[in-house]
Amino acid sequence: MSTKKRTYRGQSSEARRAERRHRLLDAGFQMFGENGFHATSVKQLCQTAGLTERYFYESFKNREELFAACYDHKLDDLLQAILQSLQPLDRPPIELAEMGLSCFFQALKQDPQMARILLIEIYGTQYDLQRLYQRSIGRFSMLVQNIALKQLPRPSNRSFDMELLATGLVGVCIQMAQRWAIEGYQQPPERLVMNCMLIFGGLGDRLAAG
Amino acid sequence: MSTKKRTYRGQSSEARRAERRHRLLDAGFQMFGENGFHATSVKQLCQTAGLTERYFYESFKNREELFAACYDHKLDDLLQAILQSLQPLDRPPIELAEMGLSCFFQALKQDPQMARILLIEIYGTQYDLQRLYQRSIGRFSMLVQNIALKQLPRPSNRSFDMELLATGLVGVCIQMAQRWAIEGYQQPPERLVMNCMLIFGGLGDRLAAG
DNA sequence: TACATCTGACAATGGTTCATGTCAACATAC
DNA sequence: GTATGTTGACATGAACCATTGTCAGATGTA
Repeated sequence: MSTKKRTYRGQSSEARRAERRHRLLDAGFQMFGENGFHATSVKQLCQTAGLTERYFYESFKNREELFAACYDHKLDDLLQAILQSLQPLDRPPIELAEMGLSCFFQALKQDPQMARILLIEIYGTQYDLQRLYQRSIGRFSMLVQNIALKQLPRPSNRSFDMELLATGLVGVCIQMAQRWAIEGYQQPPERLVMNCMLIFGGLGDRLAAG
Repeated sequence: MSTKKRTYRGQSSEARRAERRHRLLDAGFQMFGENGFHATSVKQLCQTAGLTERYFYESFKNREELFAACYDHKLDDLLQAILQSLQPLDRPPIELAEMGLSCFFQALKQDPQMARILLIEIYGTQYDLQRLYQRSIGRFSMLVQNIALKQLPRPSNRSFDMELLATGLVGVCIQMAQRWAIEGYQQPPERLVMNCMLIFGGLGDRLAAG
């Protein structure tokens, strides 16, 4: 029971453990991103990671937990990339929106595994839908609200629902991105950005008009 | 081997077979729509249908095929309801769009099982993505193109992509509907319609302008 | 070197599901 | 009534998977 820790291959116990976890995450990106969640078993993940099943359960309770970790990583990556693309932040909202959208589509194209995990596979897990929603759409929706819709005059008509509108705009991006991914990223990202902006801008005009 | 067919309980062989298939479909609507695809086994489906597993494989190759049949049924129902709501067809597009959207959201609220199957569970099946796309988003996208975007002047700028824009508008509806369903249909449908129309109308203005 | 810890390969267990098969009881036609 | 098609209950077996356990050998420590 007195499992003392010690270095092994020049690494501390924590470092070894962290590296195993990292390798499992990488295996998750690869397998989930290429074959999908349901086509990937724990055994396959371990084989890809070069580990035994025993070490899988050292870091994750089950397959879904690993997927959730992969999902969160990729979502953070994407959101951070978008945020960084929004420099300088004091530009007009219309330009910020275009910059953010451009980053969004290019990031998905550059990392198709991420695209599949974020856009498609997430729907396949049995994970609680509330959490899914909060994790992804909600965060994007907040981003859209803060950047694209914030600086508009508060509309008089109280039926306008900024959260709902932001959700709708996120839906535009996701739906276009899904279609784009399914068709193999054939169109240039600028084309997607341009057509997104048509919808974003149209809504902006409407809101500005009252 | 000479399996002759004959009436049984006053029904022909085909009628009995069709009824069994129908009961399995109903069981699918219920189980898939309430518990989800992955939480539903063939055995459970058969129990709900009041049939034995043997008869499951009489009508469907596997669980996914039954799900696909359920999905197609519900999708047809929804599209047909929307089409019927668009009478008379010679109204201005803006009104047609509103009528169609209103029908869309109300239909989802009235049949939450359908909503779950069409909006959520479909992503959980391992079904080929191309087919999924063609089955649902593509058909809705065509509808949007034909009704809402058709009568607008052909825009001069050739970067405008009507298919892409229609896909984006479908994304608005789906994303809003998903959120609405997850939150338990709390908001009145009119509110969703109104905010959808804000986006639809804004795009319409943009296209008309240029 | 001697000993404790760590690792990887693999076995074992227990569970689930799909898909097919068996067979006695039932309904119908003749 | 009898033969035959039909049905439902249940059995069967194969396959797969998650999860835990075992153990010999590798690696570090003293």
